[in-house]
Amino acid sequence: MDGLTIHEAAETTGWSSRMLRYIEREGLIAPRRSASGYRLYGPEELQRLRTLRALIAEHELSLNDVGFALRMSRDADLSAAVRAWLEARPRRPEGVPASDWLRFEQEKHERLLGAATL
Amino acid sequence: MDGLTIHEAAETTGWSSRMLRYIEREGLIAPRRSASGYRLYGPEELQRLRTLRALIAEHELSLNDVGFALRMSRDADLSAAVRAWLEARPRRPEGVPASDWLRFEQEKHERLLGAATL
DNA sequence: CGAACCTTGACACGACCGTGGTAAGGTTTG
DNA sequence: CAAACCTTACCACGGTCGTGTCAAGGTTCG
Repeated sequence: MDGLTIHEAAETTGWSSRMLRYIEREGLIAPRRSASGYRLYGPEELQRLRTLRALIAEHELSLNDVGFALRMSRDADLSAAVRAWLEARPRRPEGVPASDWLRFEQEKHERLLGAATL
Repeated sequence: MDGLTIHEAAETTGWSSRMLRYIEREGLIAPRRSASGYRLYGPEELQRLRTLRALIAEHELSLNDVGFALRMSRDADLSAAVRAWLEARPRRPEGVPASDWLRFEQEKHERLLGAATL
């Protein structure tokens, strides 16, 4: 049975075993299972757990934030919609009346919503 | 004094005035102020508030999620670090020993952390 | 076999999110 | 001037996040 058990993985990564289960439920890192259902952490998972820890600490993120980033990276629709909203900043080009520009922005938003290209 | 006051903006966007202040504190939409400090919502802000509402509803997001997306869009370091973590999936090429691949991945992670290009 | 693990599920708890309300005071307007 | 707004600053409350612990039962191993 190769791979570390959850408590061993917890020790070498700095997470608690409780948090390893939580991280798995959040969809971030899911180790394979032994025949009897034990979690088995391989080197990849261990490394990923350590870098996750560093990422969250260095940028003051929450697990939720990382979960959301993961969701965006896998859902092109979502990603495009968020990007569309962020890009519709209140910076309109010179010489364009506000009402025209607004309609343009709105149509852009809808175009981006329709086009599911990441 | 052109621009809608907070209650008028609330009525036409579907948010409550309470939430408009909250959204502003989250850094998402900050209307300009009158000389005496009243919030004045222009057409751009109103449109943005409506699309924000739609975005959150359609994709079941939280304001936090959108705030995080905004943060990523403005912090190239953060964005690169998150991307680096997401891309380090446990899919290593064939024929590469796990240890070598792990070191490679780790170095890639550090390279990406260093290069602050969105 | 028995100790020391593992599993899932539950209760708990502080902290923060989303949201409403209220209070004390300034501004706008009929 | 008085009504009806606006401001910030608090209190409150249910919900979720992050985390620990405990219970009941299965697995591994010396």
